[in-house]
Amino acid sequence: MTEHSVQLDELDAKLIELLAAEPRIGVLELSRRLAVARGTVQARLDKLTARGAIKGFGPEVVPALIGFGVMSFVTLEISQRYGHDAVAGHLAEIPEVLEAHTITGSGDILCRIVARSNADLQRVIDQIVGYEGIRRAHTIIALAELIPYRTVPLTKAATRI
Amino acid sequence: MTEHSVQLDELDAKLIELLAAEPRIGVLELSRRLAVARGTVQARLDKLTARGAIKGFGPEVVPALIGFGVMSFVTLEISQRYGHDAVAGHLAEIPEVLEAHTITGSGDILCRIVARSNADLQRVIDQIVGYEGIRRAHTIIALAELIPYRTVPLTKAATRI
DNA sequence: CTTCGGCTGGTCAATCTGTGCAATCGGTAG
DNA sequence: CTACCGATTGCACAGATTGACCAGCCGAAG
Repeated sequence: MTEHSVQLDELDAKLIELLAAEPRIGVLELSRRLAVARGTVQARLDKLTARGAIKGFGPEVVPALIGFGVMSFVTLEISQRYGHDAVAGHLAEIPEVLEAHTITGSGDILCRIVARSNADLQRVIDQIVGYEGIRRAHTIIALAELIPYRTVPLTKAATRI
Repeated sequence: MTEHSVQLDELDAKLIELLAAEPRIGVLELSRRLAVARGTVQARLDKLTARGAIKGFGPEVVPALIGFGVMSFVTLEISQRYGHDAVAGHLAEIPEVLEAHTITGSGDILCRIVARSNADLQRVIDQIVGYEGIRRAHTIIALAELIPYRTVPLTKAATRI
């Protein structure tokens, strides 16, 4: 377990912030904007990615713009004798399931699901509950995105020691 | 809806998949792996980003590894006379709020919140409900991440017409 | 005082990028 | 059938960037 969290300093935060704003700029340009040596930027980025604090620089696909305009959160209640892992394996096979977590409270698993339409969402949910390990699904549809997923404010907050 | 979604073809999907696997490779390397001309890759990427299907290539920060090991989903019930926007503005000021959506069902807003610990989560929630427009918060803590956020399977599914 | 790790500023060859261009291909409209 | 259109290809160029080095500087720790 790499539960060792990294303590970010101000340079790290600015680095991430700049990179988030203009992801395609290179190490050299970053060093210029931050007024530090290029090697320093490289070293910091290497450290952050090596320790896992930065998972990657993958393309952020917007599901709504590739045909999946409906987003929902679905809470699942599972049969205890089927493990979480078995259910997770089933969910992983469904591309519309973007993420899944085990949770506290009334429900066992919370997952994020997208679909092409409300009717299509029904199809996806049917596919999910078709698995015998899942007893019941409770669906919440997201109407509007008030705050899109973000982490920049968090990185700034993380530097206050 | 108003936003016409982009219909991905197989090349787009492979492009995204490759880029997701090795985000730091350049256009030239992509063109070699996909056995197409460099200009084609550039044109495809430009098109995808221009139409918004790819939001960006920002660094994916893992909150758990910069000190925020607790993740939770919080459902908010708001006073009707305060608009969603006012509440959204309040939430946006709290760095631990990673995203927020208006939702159907019993609750008005669902947001994703991280914190340094369970005690720290209490502090964040207090900060949230301290705003008068918010009447009540219902908190669900995520225990384990069964499926980390992903979109690659979705892009593949999006190509099947 | 000495060692150590991090940062700086510089060099080098190799590679990649942005940008044009003409030619080719496939499908479509007339 | 033929002309046209967008997409793709292959190629070229100058300029920028990268990865790899290295010597020197500095503050903190021993």
